[in-house]
Amino acid sequence: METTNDGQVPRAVVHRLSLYLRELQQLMKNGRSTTSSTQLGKLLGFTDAQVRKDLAYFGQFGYPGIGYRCEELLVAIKNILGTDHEWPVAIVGVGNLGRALLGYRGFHNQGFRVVAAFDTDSKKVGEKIEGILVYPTEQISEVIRQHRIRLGMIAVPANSAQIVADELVRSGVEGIVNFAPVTLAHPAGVWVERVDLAIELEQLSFSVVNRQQNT
Amino acid sequence: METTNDGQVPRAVVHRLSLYLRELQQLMKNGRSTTSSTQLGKLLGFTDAQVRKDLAYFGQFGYPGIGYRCEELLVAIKNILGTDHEWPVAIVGVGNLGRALLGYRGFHNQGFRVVAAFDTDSKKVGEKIEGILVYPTEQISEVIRQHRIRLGMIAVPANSAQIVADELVRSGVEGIVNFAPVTLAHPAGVWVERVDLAIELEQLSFSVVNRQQNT
DNA sequence: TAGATTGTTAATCGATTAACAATC
DNA sequence: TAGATTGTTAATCGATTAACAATC
Repeated sequence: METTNDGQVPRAVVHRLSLYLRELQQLMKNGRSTTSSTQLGKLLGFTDAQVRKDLAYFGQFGYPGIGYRCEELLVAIKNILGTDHEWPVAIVGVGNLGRALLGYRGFHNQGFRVVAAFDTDSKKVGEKIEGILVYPTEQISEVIRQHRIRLGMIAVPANSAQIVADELVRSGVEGIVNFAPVTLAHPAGVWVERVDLAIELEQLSFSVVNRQQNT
Repeated sequence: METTNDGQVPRAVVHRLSLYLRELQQLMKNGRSTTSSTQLGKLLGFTDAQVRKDLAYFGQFGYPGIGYRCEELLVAIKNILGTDHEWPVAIVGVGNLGRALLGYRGFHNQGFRVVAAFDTDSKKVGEKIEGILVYPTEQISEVIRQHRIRLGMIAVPANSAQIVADELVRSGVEGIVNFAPVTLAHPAGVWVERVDLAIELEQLSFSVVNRQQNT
């Protein structure tokens, strides 16, 4: 019996699911056809118990005495994460970072396709970058609906991020990756993942300065 | 009395410290001179108790009945994070993403300065991007030592990320932000922050598909 | 003063790990 | 068979929240 969590899967578990997926893809690339909770745990620095517990939230995927079939577990995880079919994605902000995201191969490998980009700069509007047309921000709603886009990425300056987020939400976007270093307000039913590049370095700075004994 | 953690500050706490710092910067930009655990909590979606508990790991920064002086708390957090002085940083890999990182203003704002870039591509070597010279990867060790660089960012393809990481570590780098979608092996005493852009989208995909009731 | 807010202790809640029967 | 490994329960560990005296 569960406690209070009530079928809610912890964020941390879902995040590790993505990591398991990456390791499985790697293992398969290396020609491995089966793996085990011990192996996955070793690769990622988790205990074997944690790997099994995480997977147990979603079902039974292994074979006692054998382990997990890579292909099978990989497909199962993609199903859980929802990346068994391709997601069209929009990018708002075609500066340095936005351009890099437009050209990032890793998205397509994992089931995401950037289909539209937006910018306020009239010099950029109309341009095709990596084969993707840049629309004016005024057309966000129209284009998002046309393409049935449910996921967006924000790569605009901090001071316009909230306005862009509001517009994306109004247009029906349900998930946002926010690269601007601000906290976005958003309604329930919309999810935001914040990626703050400077924070990553800050975390390292702290670790180095405070020389912790953990890895 | 502490339990077993023994003065070790949880990662999550340090991460929230960075978020408090961002909010303080924002508040000050808006002309606020004091704040409170309640206000910080509301802005970030935490409880007031959590804010106070987090700060308590590092000392006493507030005034009962008053709250926190923004400027003062900001300086204190920068001290804790180690960003009270500037850190020189290296970037390996000058593809789409590497270039974007070279031009990212957010680093300098937070106390980081990219001082060197590396790439294997002889067409890129010697080029100056955003005022930063691109060196051949063979010179990683030499340049890193010259500039006393302790933090690096890896923006190379997945299959060469480990080799680059090893070389950075050999050169004395103590902290790495890894943008390649692979798990890096590394010795204790070296810290790695993994940023996997596709994983961010995967997490959103999961949330949208599984329509959780939390925010 | 009354109201606001801190720092901190104790209580609660949740997540990780250990252990083991069942299975191949 | 003996060895390996799962899924799951119970025990442990750690993190969050509630509560409140002290303070301004």
